[in-house]
Amino acid sequence: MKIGQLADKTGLSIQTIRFYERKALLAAPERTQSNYRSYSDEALKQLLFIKQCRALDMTIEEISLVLETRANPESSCESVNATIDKHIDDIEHRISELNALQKTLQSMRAACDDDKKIKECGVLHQLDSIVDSHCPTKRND
Amino acid sequence: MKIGQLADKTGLSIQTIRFYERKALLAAPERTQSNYRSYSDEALKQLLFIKQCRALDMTIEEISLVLETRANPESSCESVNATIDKHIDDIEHRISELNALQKTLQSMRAACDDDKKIKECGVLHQLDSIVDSHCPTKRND
DNA sequence: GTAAACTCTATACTTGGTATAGAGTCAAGC
DNA sequence: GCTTGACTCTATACCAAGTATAGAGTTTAC
Repeated sequence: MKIGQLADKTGLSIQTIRFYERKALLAAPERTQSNYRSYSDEALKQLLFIKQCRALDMTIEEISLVLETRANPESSCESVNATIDKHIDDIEHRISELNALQKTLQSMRAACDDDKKIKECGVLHQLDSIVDSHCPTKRND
Repeated sequence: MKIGQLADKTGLSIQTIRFYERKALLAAPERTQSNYRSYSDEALKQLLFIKQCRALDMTIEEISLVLETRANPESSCESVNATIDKHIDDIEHRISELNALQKTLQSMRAACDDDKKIKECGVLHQLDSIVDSHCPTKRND
């Protein structure tokens, strides 16, 4: 299978497949006489696995670790679980950050409506007041 | 005020301040005879405003737009509000993506515990089964 | 006078790709 | 046999939002 077919089957772009090869997520495939990459069904499976992990928002480094561990069927799956646990924690953390942000933005937005001029803009006033509170009082120098 | 002092007062790194100047968020300041940047209190305020916007996770492009609009006190603040609205929408969207992700990860994680070997790993099995369902049946060729 | 601390520019690196240029290869049609 | 279009190759540059470095010049403190 050539790279274009593999791209069609996986839904990944050709460049992305080559990118994963450079990142060593995907083993460098055989080449034809004309130096074209020639893939097996194994490569297809591997790519779909990677795609699935990316859909879970795992980083390439995390995926790399999981793939490496997976290659050794007798080893403990502790590190895979730890990767997922850490990932869950990271997302948890990010969600609560975004929730706090959302609250701030919404209350800021509530302070203004579209018919105002810039100098009266409630959103900008809120931003400014936060700045002023951090800003040292002006000195005459 | 030199760049180091400005960095201290804003809590931004020196590189970040120079980066914002390159991105035209911050006007290029006066220079001393020895070519050092020399900042006014206005620059400090501007940077704190930018920092606040970044804390709201606005992109540099969004901040750029807001700053540009802000410079014209008689214009309508509609575009500022629109920027915030779009930003709120984006975050909303991201939050629900992450929530869905979190659910998937948690149910995946629930399928395994740490005492298993890789070949028995519930997490990996779940990942594999998703892959298999997308993978064409093997042909002998 | 010298050493430490500061600043300058320019450049490379990060992540997860995407987009391009310029060259080579392959299959079909004439 | 030759051209045309589709495909592939490598290498390089680009995106956001910075961070990190090298190598040079400047200022400050002792």
